Amino acid sequence: MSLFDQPPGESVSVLLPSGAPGPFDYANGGHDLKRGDIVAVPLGRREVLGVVWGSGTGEVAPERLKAVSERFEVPSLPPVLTDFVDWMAGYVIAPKGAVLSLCLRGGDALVPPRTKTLYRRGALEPVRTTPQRQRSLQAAADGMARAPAEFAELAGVGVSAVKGLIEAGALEPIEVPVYGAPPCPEPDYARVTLSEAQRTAADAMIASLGTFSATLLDGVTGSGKTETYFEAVAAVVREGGQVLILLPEIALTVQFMERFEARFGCRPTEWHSDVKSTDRSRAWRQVALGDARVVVGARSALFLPYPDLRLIIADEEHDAAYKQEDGVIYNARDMAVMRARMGHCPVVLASATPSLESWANAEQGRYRHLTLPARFGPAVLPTIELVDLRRDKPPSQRFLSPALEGAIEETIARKEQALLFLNRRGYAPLNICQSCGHRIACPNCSAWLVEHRFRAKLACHHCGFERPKPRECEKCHAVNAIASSGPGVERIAEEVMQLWPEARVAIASSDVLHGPKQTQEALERMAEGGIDILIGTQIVAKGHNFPNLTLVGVVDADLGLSGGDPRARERTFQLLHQVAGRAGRHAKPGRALLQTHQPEDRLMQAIAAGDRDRFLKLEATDRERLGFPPYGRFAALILSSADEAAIEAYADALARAAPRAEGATVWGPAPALMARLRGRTRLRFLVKTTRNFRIQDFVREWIAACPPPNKVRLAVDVDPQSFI
DNA sequence: AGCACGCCGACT
DNA sequence: GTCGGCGTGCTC
Repeated sequence: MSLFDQPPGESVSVLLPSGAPGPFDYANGGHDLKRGDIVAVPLGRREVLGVVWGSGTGEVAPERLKAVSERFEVPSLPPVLTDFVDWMAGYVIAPKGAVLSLCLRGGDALVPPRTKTLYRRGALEPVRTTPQRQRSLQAAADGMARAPAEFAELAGVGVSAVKGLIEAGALEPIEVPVYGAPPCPEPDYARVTLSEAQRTAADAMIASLGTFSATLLDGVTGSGKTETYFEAVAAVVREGGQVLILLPEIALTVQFMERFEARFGCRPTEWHSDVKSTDRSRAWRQVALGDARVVVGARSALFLPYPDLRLIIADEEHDAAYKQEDGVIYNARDMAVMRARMGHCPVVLASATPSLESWANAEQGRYRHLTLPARFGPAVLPTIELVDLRRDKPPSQRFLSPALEGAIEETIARKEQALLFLNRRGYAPLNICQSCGHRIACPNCSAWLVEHRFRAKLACHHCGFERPKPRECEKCHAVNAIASSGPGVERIAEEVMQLWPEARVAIASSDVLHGPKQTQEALERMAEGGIDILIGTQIVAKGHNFPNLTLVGVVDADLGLSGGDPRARERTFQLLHQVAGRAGRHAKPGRALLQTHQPEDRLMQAIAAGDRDRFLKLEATDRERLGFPPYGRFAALILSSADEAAIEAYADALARAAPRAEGATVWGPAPALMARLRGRTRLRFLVKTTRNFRIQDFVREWIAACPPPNKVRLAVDVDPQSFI
C-alpha cells in the first residue's frame, strides 16, 4: 500500500485537510511521492497543505493538472494512520479531509526544526599539540558531539583552545536539531511491589503484546489499575516500541505526569489542546520519528503519526469526555479499539465503573476481563447511605437535609474534611417570577438562564449570553418578584457558610477554577487540609486523593435520572460511584450520604449496596429488550439552521426520503436536545437498527438521496450518547 | 476552508 | 455614479 505501481511523472491523488472536498489529482512535479507524504499543493490561487493519498484517479485530464509544489522534509504519515483515516471517515460518516485534519494538528511541525552546530572528534590530527589541546582531545575521545564551551569546561581549558582544534579539523562540525529525542522512560526506575491480582493482570497484559486484543481492566478506585498497566508500558518501552495512554480530559494529565515520572524517572510526551505550539510541533516530530516512546494525551493523541505503536491504554474508559461532540463526531475510546486492531497491538480499557458496552463485551468474551478486586493498602470502601428527601426534608429554601447537616457537623468537629457534590454551576439554575410564574430564558437557546450571584449575572451555559438579574419581571412588571429556584454550588456554599461561619469553605467549579493548573492548585489545597468543606461540581469527582476527607454528601443524587435516557442513568451511576469513592481513601473510614427522592430506584439501591454488577446486569437486560446499544445500533442526524422555514422544508424532505429496510427504524424529526442553540434551530432524526446492520451505508444512502440545502447544516452522529 | 464572482442597497 | 453587503459555487 505504501508504493505505487506508476513510474515517476504520473499523477497522484492528494487529500486536503481543509473543508475542501477531494482528494484532488496533481502531477507529481518531479517528486518521488508515496501515500502518506506531506506536501504543499496549489489550490485556486492559494498554496495549501495536503497528504498524498494514492495514485491519481484520472478524473481530471492530465493537461489540466497542477503539480505538487513541495514535499515537506518530515516523516510521512505511517500507512496504518492513513488506513485508519480512511476507515474512520467511513465509520463516522465524515469527509476524509476532516478526519485527516485531526492528524495534522502538529503546529509548525512542518517547518524543519532549527539546528545548532556541535563538534565531535574528526579524522585529522592537529599539526601542533599543546597540553590544552591534548586535554580537549581526550574529552572528545568518547565521540560525543558537544558545543565548544562544553569541551572547554570538560577539559578545563579556554574556549579558544577548542576553537583552534576546530580550525585544525581535529574536531568536525555536525548539525543537530535544537531538540533531540526526549528522555526515554526507564522501565526499572522505581521498585514496585504488586499484589498477586495486580501481578496476574500485568502478566496477562504483557503476554498479549504483539497482536490485537481488547482488555477491560476493571478495578475499584484505589485498586492500583495504573501501577498494573504501567507494567505493560514498561514491557513495551523495554522492547523499544511506543505506547499511547489516553485520558478523558486534560485536567487529569497534570497529576498523571507526576505519577508517571515517579515510576519511570521522566515525564512522558504530553499531547492535548492546551500544549503550546512549540511543544506541540516538537512532540509531533518526536512521535513521528519514534523517539517519543510514551505519549499521554486526550482524544486527539490518537491521531499522532506513531510509526511503532505497540500498546494503547484508554484510562477511565467509561468517561463521556471521550466523545468528541463537534466537528468530526467520534468516541475516542471506540476509535482507539479500531486503531489497535489496525496496528495489531492490544488495547486496554481501564475503569472502576466500566461503560455498559465494554462490560457487556467482556461478559460475552469479546474482551478479556481482568479484575482487580481489593483496595490496595489500608483503606476501606466508604459506607454509602441514602437520605430519603421525602422524609428527611431540608428546611424551606435550604438544600441540606438534617441527616447530612448532622454528618457534616460531626465531621468538622473531628477536624476531618467534607465534600459536598452538586453537578450544577452557579447559584440557582432557574429564576421565576413569583407573581406570574414567568421563567427567565436565554434568547438564543432553549435553556433557562442560570444565576451567578458572585458575578451578579444571569448566564446561559450553552452560548455564553449574560445579563444582569432584572429587578422587575419582564412579563408582568411585578417589582422584586424574581425568585431564585433550586440550588447550584454557590447556593450550597452560602448555606454552609451560614451554618458553619468559622469553617473554611471553598467552591470548585469551572467558573471559579480556570484551567487545569488552577484546578490542580485548589485540589492540592484540599489535599493538604487547607479547606474544611469543599463544594464542587464534577470537577472534583476524578483522580484526586484527599487523605483527610471522610464525608461525601451528594446534594442531589437524582440529577440526570429523569428523562428516561438509559445512558444518563449509566452516567449517573458512574458519577455517584466515583464521587462517593472520594471518601476515606486512606486510613480513616469514609462515609457517603446521597440525598434522593427515589431511594427505591434500583440505581440507588445498587449504589448503596455497592453492587455494581447487579446494576449493570439489570440495565443490560433492559437494553437488550429494547434493542438499545450494545444490542442494537443508533445514528443521529442533527439538522441546524438559522432559517426556520429552510430547516423545516429539509426535515420534511428527509423524512420522505428515508430508505426502508428490514432491521432499521427511523424516528423524527424531533426537536434536538437543545432545540435552539446559539440562535439556530436544531432538529434530530434517530436511526435505530439491529446489531449487525450496516447503519453507515443506510445513512449515506439516505443523505445522498436528499443532500442538505445551503442554509441547513447536517451533522451525523454515529453511536450517539443519548438514545432519546 | 478560502476566495472569487455576482447582484442589490447607501454613500463620497 | 461606485463601495460593499454576503449568498453561491469552485478549487485538481
